[in-house]
Amino acid sequence: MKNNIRVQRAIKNITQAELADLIQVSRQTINTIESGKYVPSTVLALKMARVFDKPVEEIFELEDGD
Amino acid sequence: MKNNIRVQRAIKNITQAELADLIQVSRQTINTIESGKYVPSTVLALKMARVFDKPVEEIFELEDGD
DNA sequence: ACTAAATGTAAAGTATTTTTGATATAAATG
DNA sequence: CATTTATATCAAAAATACTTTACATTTAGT
Repeated sequence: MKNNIRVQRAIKNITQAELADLIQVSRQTINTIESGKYVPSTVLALKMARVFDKPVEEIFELEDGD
Repeated sequence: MKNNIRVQRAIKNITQAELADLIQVSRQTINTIESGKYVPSTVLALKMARVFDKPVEEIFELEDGD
């Protein structure tokens, strides 16, 4: 699973902390997801997609290992 | 989080066991997700979306509580 | 260079997801 | 009806997601 949350944040020009607030998780959760340390739940993925106004598939992408 | 996995399975005419095989999880995992007992990871959501050839948003939907 | 804001990281704990195995019920088919 | 196939459920363990607190590092602006 890779993601381009950093890019999407850049487009919207919001910080990790702001995104965390918007989807009601801790800042560290955003940070660790963003840096690929773990895969978020579908609820978080949908919330991010909603914030960024992009389909989930455009933010999260399956990789070979998955 | 609600989902319409059962409907999507019906459209493709596959069993829980077959879907489980296709996305490499146990049959129980499909069953419990399908019956709303828990929220799957984004990896599972993306895999299902791929199997059903539908965007994640069309299979999983956020609810008020989420 | 100094400062403040943003990001990275770590440890410890809680909560949730997923698996496995077993069993039960329901639905479909001969 | 009897048998097979599909779905539901349960309990316990393993794995993973998420929180909190706290501190270190990087980045950007002045």
